[in-house]
Amino acid sequence: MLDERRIEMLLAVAEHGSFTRAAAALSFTPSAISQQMGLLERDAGAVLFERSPRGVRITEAGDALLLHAEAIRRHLLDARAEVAGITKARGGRLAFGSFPTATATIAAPAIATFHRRHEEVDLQLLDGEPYESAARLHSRELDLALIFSLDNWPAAMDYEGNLVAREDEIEMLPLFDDPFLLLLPESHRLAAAGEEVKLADLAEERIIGSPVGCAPWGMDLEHICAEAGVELMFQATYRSADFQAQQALVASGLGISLLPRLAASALRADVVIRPLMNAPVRHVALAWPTGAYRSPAVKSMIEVIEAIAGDLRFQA
Amino acid sequence: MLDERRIEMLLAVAEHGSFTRAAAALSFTPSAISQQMGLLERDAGAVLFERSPRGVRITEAGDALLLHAEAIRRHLLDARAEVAGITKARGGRLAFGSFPTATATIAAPAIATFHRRHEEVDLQLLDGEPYESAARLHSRELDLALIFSLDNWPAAMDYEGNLVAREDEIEMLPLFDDPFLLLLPESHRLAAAGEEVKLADLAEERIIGSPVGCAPWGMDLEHICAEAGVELMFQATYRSADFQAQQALVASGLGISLLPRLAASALRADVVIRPLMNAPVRHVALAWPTGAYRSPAVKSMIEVIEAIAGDLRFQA
DNA sequence: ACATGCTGTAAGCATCGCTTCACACGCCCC
DNA sequence: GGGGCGTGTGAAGCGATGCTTACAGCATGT
Repeated sequence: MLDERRIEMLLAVAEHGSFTRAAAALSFTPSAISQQMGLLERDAGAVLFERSPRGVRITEAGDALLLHAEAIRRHLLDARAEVAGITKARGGRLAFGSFPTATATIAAPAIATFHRRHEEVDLQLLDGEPYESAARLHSRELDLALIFSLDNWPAAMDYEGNLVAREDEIEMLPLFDDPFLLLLPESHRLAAAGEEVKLADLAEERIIGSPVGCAPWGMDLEHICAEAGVELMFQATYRSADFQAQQALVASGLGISLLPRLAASALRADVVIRPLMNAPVRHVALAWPTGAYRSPAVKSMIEVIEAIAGDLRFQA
Repeated sequence: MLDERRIEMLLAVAEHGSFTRAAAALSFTPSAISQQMGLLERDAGAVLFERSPRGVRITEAGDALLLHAEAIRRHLLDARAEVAGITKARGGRLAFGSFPTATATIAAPAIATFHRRHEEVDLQLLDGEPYESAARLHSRELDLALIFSLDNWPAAMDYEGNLVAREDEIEMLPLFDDPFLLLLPESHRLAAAGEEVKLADLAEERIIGSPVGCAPWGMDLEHICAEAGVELMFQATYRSADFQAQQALVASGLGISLLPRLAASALRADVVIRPLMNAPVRHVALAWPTGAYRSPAVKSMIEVIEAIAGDLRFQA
């Protein structure tokens, strides 16, 4: 029972909620899935699925089995990577995750450096929000990822508040804190150099944020500022997760915006950035699955990124 | 790769250090083992064994695979038990471990009570030293075990100082402390009721302990007493791990002994026991594998034993 | 009432994995 | 030095496993 093939089948069935769709996803016939899942039920001595004319639903017993199937799948992937790492000592595959603003400033130069050092490693970059990367680390789709967390927002929490991985399943190495900066049109009253701007100074301003549910900066900045006792007026109509678009909106005088320093590399000429006192920060970190084997490639990439992050921190 | 069958084969090969002996242990032909391990090596893309005319030695890569194989095996066992527990809700199997002195006073009445309540459960008792039970919990040979630790001696440490399980792999529920009592011949100067005996009063006495390496009381009492600043004279010639034998030696006037209170249920007429001030104690606890599914049978047994242990503590 | 989409069963065929038998190799003892 | 005795390995054969194809049963929705 719980052969490697059955594990894949069980996971596919759980994901798609139907033998037929699982079969399609795995390039099998529905009959094969039905037979294997039937045998699995016989071996386990329990009903694992509630059959219905529109698919199947996992029972409690099936769900218990599913959790172990996922764990075993992780062990199999780890075992393979580990053995490959031991024998080849170098080379192999490195799947690396990053989030958009870090991809430009950290991941890109890191990949360039890493590739120069280890041409033989098959390097793969997968961009995504931190919680997506966290889920992919947990499922071993990624070996290493750049992520960030906010003070009240763990990296493994998606934008609806669900945790995609337990805290002890992801190990993290803090790199630096990335503060939010103020993005202003050049003619703005706060744009003139002078005293540092406080969060409370923005109470009258209209803030252009991200669409709720798209990225945490819009939604979560509201929370952070609310906790700091400041109620910001977020623009309801003009929202965008794209920094270029946000800059355009700001330049047009439709409001001001907060943007992470990492995103402030490519600025338009008609906007200015100003630091903010006690600004909220994104805690940028490197993450990998707890307990997983760290191949030489992973260790090397960690060193490369630590060096780049050190330079960034020094500039700040 | 790492099919359930291959896992058993790999574990057997690692245990016996030979394809042939592993085959004998699993009732296979050596050829079957050789073929499967060959395929495993091909799948893993690495040499897992160093062949020699007297058997095989696991390589580093093989050892890495072995660790994952053990973990997967645990998941499979847990998954089975969990599913069985969910569907049957009651019944199934309960493998219970105990150490000798607790078997008589706790495990026996607990088993009697449990059996009355759950006739349908296939209950199994496996006596052994705490570190043996700890190892069996870790490998899922046991579901639950009575164990004890000393102040400087974890339950999972064998009598040569090796840990058979990491601390976080075994979860423990402390039950009570079992103090060592003084066992004296009836004519002994300390046998008369009077002031409580102190450890220091025994400095002149000849102590009859257990053979070193057999049980912790002999060896570890020396350490405990040495740390308390008392150097006891352990009898070199007369040593036994059997309490009846120890009593006979004591009754014959060859020395005195320390015995756990749990072992003091069946005393000869010509010996007496006396309490000891600041006596060393065995911390008796219930243990089960961390993270494993606790079936209704296990939970019920925990309750039964807690009740019995509560009575024992009350008597003390 | 029919079509659709799902699961489940039966028959056929390829593959997998065991056993048996045979062999090559290193070690030890005579 | 040669013959046991141990080891791991390979080829042939046979049964079991697991896929495909084809078809049946059943609920739903048009």
